[in-house]
Amino acid sequence: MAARKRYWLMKSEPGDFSIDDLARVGTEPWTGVRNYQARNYMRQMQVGDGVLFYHSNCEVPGIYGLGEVASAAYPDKTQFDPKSKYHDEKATREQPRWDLVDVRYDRHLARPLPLDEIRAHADALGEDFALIRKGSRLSVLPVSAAQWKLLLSLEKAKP
DNA sequence: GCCAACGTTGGC
DNA sequence: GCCAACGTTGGC
Repeated sequence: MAARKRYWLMKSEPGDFSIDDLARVGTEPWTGVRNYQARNYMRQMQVGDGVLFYHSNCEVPGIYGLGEVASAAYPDKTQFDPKSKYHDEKATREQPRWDLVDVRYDRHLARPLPLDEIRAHADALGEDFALIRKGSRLSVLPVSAAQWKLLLSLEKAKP
């Protein structure tokens, strides 16, 4: 029996990998997460979970599109590759440290949802929303069904 | 187990 | 490019 669908937000630097890139390739292994909390969230993911695709470190940070979790967590092979910038010398194939999931493209948002605007709804989103929690730098974080609904309702609202 | 030093994230 | 906040490392 499948667990209830859950929701997540995943950050990427668009210069590195953007929602347009995801649209082009269709499905992408989410390589390079080297933070234990973010990894642990990916381990909780199930195929079919919803993903908010967030652009960080760019001119207008915000949510740009939607994706879907396309695999259960499995070892990130870049950790074993000495030539990769994500190489982790302490990881072995017998004892991998880093897992990832595949993310499948769903769609672009009708308009990007800038961080500024998301922050304007901080009260409704609640304090457990890690994206706008002070000092939080998590690159993979959970989103509640209510938060998901609220954020997507903004897509159709006037900026 | 403490904590200073260092590296990284990411908004601005 | 700056810098605040955070996570990790490693000496002790």
